[in-house]
Amino acid sequence: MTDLSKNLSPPKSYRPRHSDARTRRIVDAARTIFLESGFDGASMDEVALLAGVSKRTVYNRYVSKEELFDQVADEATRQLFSFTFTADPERSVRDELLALAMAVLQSRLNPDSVSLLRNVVFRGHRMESLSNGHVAYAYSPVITAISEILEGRKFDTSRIIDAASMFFVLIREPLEHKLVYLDHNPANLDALIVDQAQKGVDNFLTLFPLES
Amino acid sequence: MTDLSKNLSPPKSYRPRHSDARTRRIVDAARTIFLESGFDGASMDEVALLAGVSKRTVYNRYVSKEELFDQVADEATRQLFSFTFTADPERSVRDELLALAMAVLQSRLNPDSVSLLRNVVFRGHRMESLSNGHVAYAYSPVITAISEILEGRKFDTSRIIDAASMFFVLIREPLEHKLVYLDHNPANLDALIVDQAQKGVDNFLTLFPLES
DNA sequence: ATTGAAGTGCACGATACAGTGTAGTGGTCC
DNA sequence: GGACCACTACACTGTATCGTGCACTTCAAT
Repeated sequence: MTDLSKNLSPPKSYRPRHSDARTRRIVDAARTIFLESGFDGASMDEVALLAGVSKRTVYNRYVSKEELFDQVADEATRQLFSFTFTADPERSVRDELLALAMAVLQSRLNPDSVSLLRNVVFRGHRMESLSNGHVAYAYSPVITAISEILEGRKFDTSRIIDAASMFFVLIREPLEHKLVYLDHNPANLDALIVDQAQKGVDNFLTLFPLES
Repeated sequence: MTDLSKNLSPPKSYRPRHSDARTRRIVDAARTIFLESGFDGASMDEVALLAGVSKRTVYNRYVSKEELFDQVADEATRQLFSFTFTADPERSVRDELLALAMAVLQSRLNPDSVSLLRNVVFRGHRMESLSNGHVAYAYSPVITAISEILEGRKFDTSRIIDAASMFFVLIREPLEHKLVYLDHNPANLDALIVDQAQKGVDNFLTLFPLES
């Protein structure tokens, strides 16, 4: 690294070398187009056009299409799959699990997230950052959250990992399978999510019975 | 349609207009390349080269890349996802379900099938034949087979569809999730399949208890 | 006002690839 | 031997698209 600015320059107030607003528009446009058309189907001219920016400007921020895709995928993974869940010891286990399931499904099964999932599936084995990001921002946080709920309820610790990953499966499937594979694009997605969350939690509690 | 041959020609024994062997080589080569690189990543020159055939010959059989892909996808879906399962009333329910689970997983989770799954996921919503084929040759047969097993065992008929689709989920996940999303390409795939099948059946029998 | 970097517009090089046209070859049936 | 047809080899058209080069403009800081 030849970071001259740190050693030589006095701490002048530099004006930002690149407009943040423009970068934002570029990444947003790229997300729209990548999620719509996939990596191969997207064109950089299209991205620049939608961003309202010259193609040169795009290439001044991102060295290549791949790098732009990486940036988009990373950011989209964090945002789309993120959910907020705060444990509440007052609630019953069932209500806790249900709240978590709803939070997870609402973030994961909206149309943009499903598009992202498709891209992860298709490019994941050729673009390591994709699958890594998926694990880090989509998979692990859910497993962690479930584990926390279970730990508070005198659950056999040796089975927590198994139970958590089973919970993840049960709340997603079979609805996610339908959305990802068949693109049913149902009008009543919200209702389907509620239904899936409830059934998933019911099934989970049958497989891993616990009181309270 | 100007189908003159039907009206004018006597039923001579026509020699086949195209060599079947060549067609086979073309489709086989196309399958290899499509499954390896996806639709966009594959090139027709590459296909012709691998098939040991001139590109013109490819285009004499298939009008377009899309049509060739359709043919490949259809055939691959039938072959890769096909499994044989014959009910045996002598066996316990558990053994029946286990045999079915093993048959399904062995056909569905080998590397070629997983590649095909990725293509179905990625192109399914833009290529109707893909998702239709997936339902017809991968999804429905499994549901049918499970239903048959359950029907023979005084199972509450109103719950059969739910139970069957749950069985499908439980025997696949979470192993399929790992293979499709993360491409772990594990060395011991066979062992993982056995394990997954057993756990899946156990879970299913816990959710839907039935004797014998 | 001057300066310098960010940004634009646009042409351009390079490449890849779908799909076609065609002259010629070789095998098969009559 | 002639007609026919699948097949090949290969040049070629057309187009899409990544990425670059460059002259020119805009605009904020000094």
